[in-house]
Amino acid sequence: MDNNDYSDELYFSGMTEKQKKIYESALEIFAEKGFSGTSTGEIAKKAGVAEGLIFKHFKNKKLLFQKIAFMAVEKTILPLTILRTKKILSENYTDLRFFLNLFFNERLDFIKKHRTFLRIIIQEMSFDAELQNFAKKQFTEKMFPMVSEFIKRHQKKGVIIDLDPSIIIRMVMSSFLGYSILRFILSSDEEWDDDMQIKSMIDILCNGLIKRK
Amino acid sequence: MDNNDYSDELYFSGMTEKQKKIYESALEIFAEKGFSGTSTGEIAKKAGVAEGLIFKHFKNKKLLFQKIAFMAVEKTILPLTILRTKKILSENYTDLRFFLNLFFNERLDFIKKHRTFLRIIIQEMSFDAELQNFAKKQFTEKMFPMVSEFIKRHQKKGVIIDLDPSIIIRMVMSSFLGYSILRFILSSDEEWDDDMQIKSMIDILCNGLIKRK
Amino acid sequence: MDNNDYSDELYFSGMTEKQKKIYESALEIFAEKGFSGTSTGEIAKKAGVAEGLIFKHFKNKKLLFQKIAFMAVEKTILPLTILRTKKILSENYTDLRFFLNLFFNERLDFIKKHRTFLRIIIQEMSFDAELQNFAKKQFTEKMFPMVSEFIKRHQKKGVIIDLDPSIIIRMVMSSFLGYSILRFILSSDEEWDDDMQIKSMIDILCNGLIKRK
Amino acid sequence: MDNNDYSDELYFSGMTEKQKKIYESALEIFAEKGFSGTSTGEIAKKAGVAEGLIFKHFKNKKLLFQKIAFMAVEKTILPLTILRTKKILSENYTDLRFFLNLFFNERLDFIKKHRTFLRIIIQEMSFDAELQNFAKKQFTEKMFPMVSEFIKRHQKKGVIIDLDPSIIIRMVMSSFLGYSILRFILSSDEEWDDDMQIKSMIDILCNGLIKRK
DNA sequence: TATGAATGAGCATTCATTCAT
DNA sequence: AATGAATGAATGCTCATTCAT
Repeated sequence: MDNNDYSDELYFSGMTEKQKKIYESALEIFAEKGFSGTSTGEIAKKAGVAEGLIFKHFKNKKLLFQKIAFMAVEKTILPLTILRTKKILSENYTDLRFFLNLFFNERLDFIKKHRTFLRIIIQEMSFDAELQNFAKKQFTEKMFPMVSEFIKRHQKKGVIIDLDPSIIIRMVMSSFLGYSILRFILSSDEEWDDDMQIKSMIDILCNGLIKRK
Repeated sequence: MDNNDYSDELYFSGMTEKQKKIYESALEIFAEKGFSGTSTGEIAKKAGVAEGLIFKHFKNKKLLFQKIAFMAVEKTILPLTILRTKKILSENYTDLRFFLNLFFNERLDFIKKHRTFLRIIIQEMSFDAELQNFAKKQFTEKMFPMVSEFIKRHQKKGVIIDLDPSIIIRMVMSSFLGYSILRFILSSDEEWDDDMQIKSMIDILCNGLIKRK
Repeated sequence: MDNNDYSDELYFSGMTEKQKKIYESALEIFAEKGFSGTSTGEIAKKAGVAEGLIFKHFKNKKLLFQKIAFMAVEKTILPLTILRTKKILSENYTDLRFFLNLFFNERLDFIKKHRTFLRIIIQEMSFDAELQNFAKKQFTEKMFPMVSEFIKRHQKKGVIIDLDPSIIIRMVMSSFLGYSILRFILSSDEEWDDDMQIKSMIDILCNGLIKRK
Repeated sequence: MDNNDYSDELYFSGMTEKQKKIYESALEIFAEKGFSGTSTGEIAKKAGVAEGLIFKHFKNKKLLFQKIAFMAVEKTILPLTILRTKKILSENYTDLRFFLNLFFNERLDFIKKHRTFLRIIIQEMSFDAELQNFAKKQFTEKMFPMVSEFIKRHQKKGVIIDLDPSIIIRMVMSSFLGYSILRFILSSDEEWDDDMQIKSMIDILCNGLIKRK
């Protein structure tokens, strides 16, 4: 994973040079080949360390993978998503369409950048209840209240239809998740007009969510 | 995968008793543990046959898996989906809301029934371009024209907004796919009020897709 | 092995069509890949029969191979060699150089034709004492007396030096065997001027074996 | 292969104790049973190591065999042959008969000592072009010039007949190779009077190669 | 901290052979 | 005579993990 939009140093504090190398190499190979498709030997080779060192530092392969997955979710995916969301929502002039537009485009860029790794995260999540719960908890505690409050505010203004915010959020998330999966995981290398597609999707969503007079 | 709603005999014609046993055992274990989590030894044991027989009949593990995945997509998932869709669309009184309602509910039941296996189909698809293309082709050739025509008919009647049918279809599919993934793959055993959720989702979609006077 | 210079029917008498097919296919594949490099499955496939049939007819793989090796030695290599030798020796005007010339050239042609198979025979012989003894016995009983008598006759005439005929025979055979091995087994596809080489070899041998006045 | 006449340490430098054990065990079993007749399990058992270690050190069975074969040819067979040949040829009083006598006897002793292993080297060579070329190259570059020069020297003195040295060398080698094969590979445990046989063979060769006045 | 030799269980796959039909 | 399904032992090889240094 590249580090254009966040600083790595934070998460690597306390790691030796070699430990970092292991972490980074493992991240790349896991992303490309999945958990069971990756061997510790390959990781060690890529990292330029002795295979035994992996086990000194990360106990075993599963834990290495989980540490990477958790750290990716905890330190990168969620904070960035939350941070950006907070920023977008904090603007006074932000309405639903504006929010969805920025959110979808930004998150899609993020997915574009990290897609191989995200694929692994999703797959791992579908087997790993702990990672699931962690992500859900983070979302529920940090993302949900923020967005929910935004929706409620606009509902009070009579702009958004009167549905339970959680339902609206789930609808928006579902659309985005489904779109991303069709877009990236299934149709990996398609020519695809994202701008138009997202605009249409948002049009329909806004059409469905915004109150008429 | 159970066989409540279709007949197995067709696909198993020409298979020995033991061959069928291998197929079925493999299906179950693959569904539970994924491709690389499953060993041929385990399959053989469950099927009650010598391990070598697997290779006599299916050449190798990958081909066994692919045969199962393809047959599931080709003989079960797609035909049933297409058949049901055709039936729903053929009714004269069918409008968008009615269609979405039946479609979402039925397909969700289908997913409920076969969820473990579908999970590995999706995962496999994300790595296997051949399976991907096969599914895309089937969809494009068999599902798309049918639904597209339905949409166009209703657009002519002035009921559905004037967007390219392919965009409308993708929007609907994305919502359903995203919902299903949140519902089953991530939140595997949640208490979850499907009826209400689906109803809301359809409300929003219809709101967004149906023309106002 | 082709059958330009002998008739197959003799050895195949009593064999069914499929049995013959197995025999021929096995011969070819053994010749190409050696004993343990050849699988009964491959033989069956090439012969166009069920694998089980091989074992009905030839009991097991080892016996199939041995039958082929023995039959090749017994029915083809030795009879032909003996027949040709007898014919060459029977001519009144035959002297040592003439004999060596015809013998070396003819046997070399034979080797050229059957080289892959002969390779197997030699390899098998080095492990299979029974085949060894069989070949030695055949040679001692049928080839040796004939050639020995020819040598003795010429020694009496004062043409060939007075060494035990068995030693002379062994010298000649060694030269030919060594030459053939260098020629075919090691230098498989070399450009190589056989006529000149053989002529030189015979020159030296005759030089060494023919008495001077 | 025993190590009476050369020092092992040189070739085993950098090898672990266990690695050496694998090498030695493999050498013995390969020599006895040939390449495909030998299993890695058997090697590991004899060497007293875990089977996996073989693959850590030698990558795979084929490479293990080749390393042994190459090392045998490169470090043992050729150097010894070349060394002895050089020594014999360097003596001023050396004539053809003297050279052949020492060479044949010494090389025959060498073959006697290592015959099981040499058998598989020859057999492997007939399938393995790389090993073939390696041996040929070594011979052409190191043995041939030395002997060729010796022959030319004696030809100038008018002692050896005027044939292309390469032909003379091939004749001598063929005789020796053919003799060795008849002697050891085919007639494995015969009573056999080597001294007399070799003397006769050399007599005939010298007779054929030495010029008369 | 770091190495790399060593382990041993596990894996997919092959193969000669048997047997019911 | 012929088939081909079925066997089960064996094989080469991989891999996560341990341990002495």
